[in-house]
Amino acid sequence: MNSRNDICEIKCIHEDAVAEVKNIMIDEHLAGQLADFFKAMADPGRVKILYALKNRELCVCDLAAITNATDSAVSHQLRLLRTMKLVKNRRDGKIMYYSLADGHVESLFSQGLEHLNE
Amino acid sequence: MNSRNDICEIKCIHEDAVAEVKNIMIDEHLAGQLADFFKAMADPGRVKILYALKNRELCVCDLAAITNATDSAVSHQLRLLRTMKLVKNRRDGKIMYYSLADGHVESLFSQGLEHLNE
DNA sequence: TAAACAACTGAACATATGAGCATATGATGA
DNA sequence: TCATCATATGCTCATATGTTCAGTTGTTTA
Repeated sequence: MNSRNDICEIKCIHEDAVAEVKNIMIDEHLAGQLADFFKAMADPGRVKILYALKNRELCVCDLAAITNATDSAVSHQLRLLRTMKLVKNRRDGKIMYYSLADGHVESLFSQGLEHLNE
Repeated sequence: MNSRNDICEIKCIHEDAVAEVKNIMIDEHLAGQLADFFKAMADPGRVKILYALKNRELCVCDLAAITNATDSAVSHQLRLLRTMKLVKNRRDGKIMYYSLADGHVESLFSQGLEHLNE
């Protein structure tokens, strides 16, 4: 009916605010990446794994014992954490040692815990 | 067969490490809360909502326009964010204005983005 | 008070996620 | 080289999650 392809502007109370914020909005793809990053820490099992690794390097089997989980479950979780580059691994013979990839987890955790105390 | 109820200790290479880390491990319940907190930011839609609110207070309808989502979808997401105390709301007539509940989201985001640039 | 509007809600549906199981890999030592 | 141990992986299933649709609530204004 209308030569322009913007469908409908009847709604949306604050067109100025919308325009302004749209201008400085986060990129669609980056938002997805950021979400995936938080998703990596959005599971009790993975939180426990990361928390344990804050202290020292540990192997799969140790992590399973510490977090009361199956070796398999821990291995699956570690794969995800590896993909998201939250942990790194090092092989020593049969044993695979995992540790935190960088310092971000620490600060993320303290931010999170701080938030919970409010 | 065995009077003690710890099933099996044949596995687990580093009993000392396990014991040590178990001692300082995060509480089970707290790990769940922390996971839930991160889960609140583990969705592209919610990331975009929070990112938009970093800049200024906005209403549901504005947020829908900015994030290219339905009013309903945004409303559902906002309920979750409200429950997790990441956003707060204020009513002005028919319109409900949302804003960030505290400064944690900002630092969380910068931590996350920093991690992605590596 | 009725219409219009902003926001919220519940149910239904499709998709994503995590755990378990069986099996595969990779490394060591007999 | 074979058996064993530490992990990793593929598949499957139950559950969780996010979106849509339809309808409701609460507020303003005609």
